[in-house]
Amino acid sequence: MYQIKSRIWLEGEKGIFLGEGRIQLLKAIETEGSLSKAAKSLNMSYKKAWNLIDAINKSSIKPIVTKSTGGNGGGGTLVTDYGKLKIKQFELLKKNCWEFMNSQSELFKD
Amino acid sequence: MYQIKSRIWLEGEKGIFLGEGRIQLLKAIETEGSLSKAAKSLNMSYKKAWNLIDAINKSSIKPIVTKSTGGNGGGGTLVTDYGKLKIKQFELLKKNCWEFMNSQSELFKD
DNA sequence: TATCGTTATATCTTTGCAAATATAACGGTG
DNA sequence: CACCGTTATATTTGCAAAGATATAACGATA
Repeated sequence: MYQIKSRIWLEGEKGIFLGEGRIQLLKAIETEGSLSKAAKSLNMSYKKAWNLIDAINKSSIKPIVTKSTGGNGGGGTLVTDYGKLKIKQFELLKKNCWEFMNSQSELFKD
Repeated sequence: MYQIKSRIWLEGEKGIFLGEGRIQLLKAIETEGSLSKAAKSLNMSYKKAWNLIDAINKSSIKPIVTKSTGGNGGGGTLVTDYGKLKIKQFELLKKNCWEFMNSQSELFKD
């Protein structure tokens, strides 16, 4: 009949912390090792990606990524252990939500 | 720590059917008896309200509202029994979701 | 110290959505 | 048949978010 859809995100005191788009970006950073490459792999402008990471860092209690500029290779961006933990937690939440929403669809059976 | 937030909506084959804003509008129509008054009570432009109702009707299987134009009082808009049922179902879903999200917040305790 | 690819930031342009405005059509009532 | 408040719809305006472009700063390495 009708399909239940949802979108989830986490908010801290200083605004939105993590959402689905930010998680996707963080995962791309994890595999690419740099913010610019991650943005490119997602067909996202570097500026937008930078803004997202900036917002994450400002709303997070601990650092989510470590950025280095200059040096051999130009630098890069790495996801911290804390960041990796948050990614795992968020994906587990998403999975649980998905299962919950499925269980709720019988509400609209008529 | 971080607060889990979510947004839920229902999709049919022809696009979005019901969301939180649309439910709010339908409830205002229920109490006001007209689309223009409902829009005014929500500080929403008539056009936006009309577009929402139009989208609801296009994506719904059965009529959600009945609209009459002209006549004494100018006409009005009424929510059908089917529409009232859907409102109830959606609000129950929302309540269940809220409880579920609360139960999930321990995922992020560290 | 020249090079390189990255992060960082400013500025301008575009574009898509929201809001505002205007006007027509409707039809029961007095 | 004039009036009224509603639904219905087109057009214009405004603005904020997104995108494009350009440029500076960084620092390990050779």
